[in-house]
Amino acid sequence: MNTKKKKLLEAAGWRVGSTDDFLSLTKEETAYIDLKITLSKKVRQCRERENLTQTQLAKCLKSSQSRVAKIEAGDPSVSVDLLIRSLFALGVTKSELAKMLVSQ
Amino acid sequence: MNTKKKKLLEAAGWRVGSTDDFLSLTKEETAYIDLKITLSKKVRQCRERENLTQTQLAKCLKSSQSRVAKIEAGDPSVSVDLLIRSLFALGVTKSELAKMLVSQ
DNA sequence: TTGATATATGTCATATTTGACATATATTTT
DNA sequence: AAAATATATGTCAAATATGACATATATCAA
Repeated sequence: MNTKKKKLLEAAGWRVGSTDDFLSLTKEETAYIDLKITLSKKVRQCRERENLTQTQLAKCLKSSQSRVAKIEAGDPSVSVDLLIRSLFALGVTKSELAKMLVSQ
Repeated sequence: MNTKKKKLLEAAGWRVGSTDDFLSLTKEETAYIDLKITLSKKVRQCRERENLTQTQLAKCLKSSQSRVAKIEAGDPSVSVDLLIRSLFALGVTKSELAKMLVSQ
């Protein structure tokens, strides 16, 4: 829903930094986008920590390298489901996931 | 993916209680289902705390009463995306969400 | 530089998720 | 009890997410 706004937000520059009150997003929309950005960054962090290539992670996920690239780019076509399943595939636990949400 | 296993797990009785190591689910699958169950319970909790009916919450979400029922039932057709957006719609913050993941 | 390997981006057919509807069943109120 | 209200369940067309592919662009070693 409202992918246009998300696409705008995810345009260059808005991947980093905060996304507070922009383009008249509601609080929920902001929280949701913020969450996706947080999780996508964590996927990259975890993958690099494990010294895996995108292709290798894709294999674990039964997905493709291009989708992993999109996961890490916070692409609007990527669901929170896939982000979280990626983290679980990288060995992240529920409590570690919880910590990820609050760390910066 | 693998909705059959999920459906089985979500059959009567498995909504409550733990879901450890059952039906040869991988760790990731278990963690994912466990997360969904946790979140669905929290949606109901939060909605009731706010004294909203499913119909009222549905309106906030621009969804329908029947979908809210499914959200709270942990129905396999409900994504983590929708669960989390429901919580945000109920005013839950990112850090509160984090706490929800660890509280039992 | 060249070749090799890794990551990014665009597209698309298929799969999954969605709101909506009908309707069944609880639960509460009178 | 009946009526009113709330929740549950099944179905389905439309919307969205997905893996896969082609290919562009980095990054790095020789």
